[in-house]
Amino acid sequence: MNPGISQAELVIMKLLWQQAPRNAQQLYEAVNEQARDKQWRIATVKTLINRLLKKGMISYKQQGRTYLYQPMIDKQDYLAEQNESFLNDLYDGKLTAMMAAFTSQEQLSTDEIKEIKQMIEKLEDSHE
Amino acid sequence: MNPGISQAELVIMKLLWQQAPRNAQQLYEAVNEQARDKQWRIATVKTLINRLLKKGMISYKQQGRTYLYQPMIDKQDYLAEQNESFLNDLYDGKLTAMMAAFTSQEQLSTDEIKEIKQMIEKLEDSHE
DNA sequence: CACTTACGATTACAAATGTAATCATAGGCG
DNA sequence: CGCCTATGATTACATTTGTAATCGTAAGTG
Repeated sequence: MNPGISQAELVIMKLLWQQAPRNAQQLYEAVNEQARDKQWRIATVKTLINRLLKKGMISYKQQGRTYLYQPMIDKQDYLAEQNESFLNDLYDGKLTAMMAAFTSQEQLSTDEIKEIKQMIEKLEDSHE
Repeated sequence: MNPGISQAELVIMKLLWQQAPRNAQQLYEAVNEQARDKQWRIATVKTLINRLLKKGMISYKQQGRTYLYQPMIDKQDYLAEQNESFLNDLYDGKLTAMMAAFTSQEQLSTDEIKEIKQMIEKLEDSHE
């Protein structure tokens, strides 16, 4: 029903969530600076910007002869939705199964493990 | 580069991971039995099957006049890849950030919390 | 043996996506 | 004041995806 944000569009959104407002040129530079492999032409960046505008994901305000863009949707909200879909699609909504997969799959430092443990313990407390 | 498995195709893959081999008719019935909202025509199921075949995600063996399909890729492997992309795309690879989001977002029963805690403790042990 | 059927194979077609190039136009430069 | 130029707008186009319908054929039915 709603087209949502595509992978390529997400790159732009993430930059805007990180810092906004920015204009097309700045976004173009930012994309190519994080230059791992992704090298988009300015035209491509503008297409993505326009699609995001059309989808209502970002808005702009005019600044002189250029536009400054900013996110219209909240990053946390977006992440929450994606989390939900991911969990449901791949793990039938079973968080413990997902957790198990991730923890066995990723390398965790002692500190990270401790951090997660504290998170769980806090949950445990507030839960009861 | 590699098209990967689309959302719709994933439904078929999941059924085959659950139980294989199955023929098109059985898959068709299985899809429509889990009938939440998804009601595909047999033609649609066959299209998805053919795309998965073309992508090398499944194979078939002939049984009389029909084909029996089975997964060619391992579920665990697939999940591991998806986990990785999800974590990188949405949380810059930071598992603790992702964990925090999920644990605060989902309702967890006391038992589930306990289960996760044990998981972490086991990690803690084996880690050092 | 002609006829219906049940399958896989082929074809269809709009929307979304990746990746741009080209157009039109308002401003600055000479 | 005419011309280049930067910028948003429009157009392009191949692939992928969702969602099927139709075709061709082998197998069972009368």
